Amino acid sequence: MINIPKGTKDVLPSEVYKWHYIEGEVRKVAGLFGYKEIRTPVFEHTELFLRGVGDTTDIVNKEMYTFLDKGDRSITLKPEGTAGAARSFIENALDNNPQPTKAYYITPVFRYEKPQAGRLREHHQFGVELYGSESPYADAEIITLAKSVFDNLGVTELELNINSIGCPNCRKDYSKALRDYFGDYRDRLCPTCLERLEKNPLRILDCKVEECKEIAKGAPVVLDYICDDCRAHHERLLGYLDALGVQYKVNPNIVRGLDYYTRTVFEFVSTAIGSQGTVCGGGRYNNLVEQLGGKPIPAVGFGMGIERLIMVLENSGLSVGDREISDLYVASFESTTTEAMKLVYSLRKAGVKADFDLIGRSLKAQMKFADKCDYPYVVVLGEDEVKKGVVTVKGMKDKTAEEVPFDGLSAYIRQKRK
RNA sequence: GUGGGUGUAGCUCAGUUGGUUAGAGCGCCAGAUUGUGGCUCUGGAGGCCGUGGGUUCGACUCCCUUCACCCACCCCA
Repeated sequence: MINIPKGTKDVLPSEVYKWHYIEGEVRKVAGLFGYKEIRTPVFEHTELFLRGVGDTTDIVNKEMYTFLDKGDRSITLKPEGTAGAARSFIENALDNNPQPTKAYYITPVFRYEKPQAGRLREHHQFGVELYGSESPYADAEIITLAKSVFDNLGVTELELNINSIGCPNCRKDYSKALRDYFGDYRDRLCPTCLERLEKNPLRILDCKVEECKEIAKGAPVVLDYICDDCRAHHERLLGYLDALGVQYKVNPNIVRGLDYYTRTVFEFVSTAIGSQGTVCGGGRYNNLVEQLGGKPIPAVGFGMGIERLIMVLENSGLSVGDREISDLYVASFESTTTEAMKLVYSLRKAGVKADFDLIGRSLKAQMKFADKCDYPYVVVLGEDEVKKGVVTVKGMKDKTAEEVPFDGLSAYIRQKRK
């Protein structure tokens, strides 16, 4: 037997309704906010991610699905959605359209990671991108969009953490301040943090080791080091969130793992789904488009994990949508199956989800089948019914029985459906 | 990449100090007289007991190997 590759999941017919539900809800919200879908390839030139996401990040360093195609081009399965969208924005010169540009995507993403709860090698993300606005109104809109998705789904337990990591200029000063501070604690920091001290001291703030956390409490805070413009941006954003009644927590420890972020970074975190609690992460990336060879166009956006979102809904006892069930089952006999087929096809043509027996089962077995599959209505089509052109519609739940002529059947079912 | 846990039927799991034909519940299929579901009853299909090796007269059970899955770290959605 050949089994599914590590870290991937089948979405089975019996559960696909959950994905349809989430996808429908996020499309609705994105549409209300004026975002249109953008579809970019599942694979891109590796170079895109090296330059976009950043070649010092874990994602690019050790988690990419990279291979040479038959033309010896280095190709990578997209590990996130932002870089591809930005590439498309530049390549199609979307900045020539009236600005800003608002786009959203729903896409699989791939990372070669060791799977655990809430972490897969292939998962799906809903993401939005807003190009061309430097204003904190744009940051607020993006955060509000994510919040609206959660609100519409009934999710209340999520905590919004928000921070500013400044621009490349102020970050330099801050990194230096951190190195100076943590440098004094070299003998107490954990081994990974010692590495971080050299490579990216920001990350030490995120360490889960008690000792490091303790030390980090006294560390210089980003918000004290960012430049006046970055600070003003940050404060205006918080003001807008207050104005909109969006609850948040300023958390100076959130440090996102993608290099393109500038100023605003945020995450929506759940405690309901295990240790991988980030359901949505995003922020501002003012230099990404330029870094990828476009004009200096600022952008904001986020990525939301669909599988994690479903986990949150299920673990919180919230709806994950409704199972897709049909309207009517037409049970038949060997002598009337052809008539059943004709009736069913005419019903389908009229917009009724109808089925009939395809495997030659007894009437009793067909009834059992209809019951197990939750058909709300069943008709038995025997020779008498064919002769009269009338069937008795049986309501499976409420045990009703009503006579309905063939040509009134679709109208009858549609009316019952409400 | 580093740790911990678990692998017996489609699913959830039993399986006695190693003993011969490997079990239950649920699910699936078929019946319980002739054209009717849910309850009940009967029968059936379906397992090289994750893989390879070792110890033994004999292994689901003990030892080693390997693989897979789960959880945690790292990092992220």
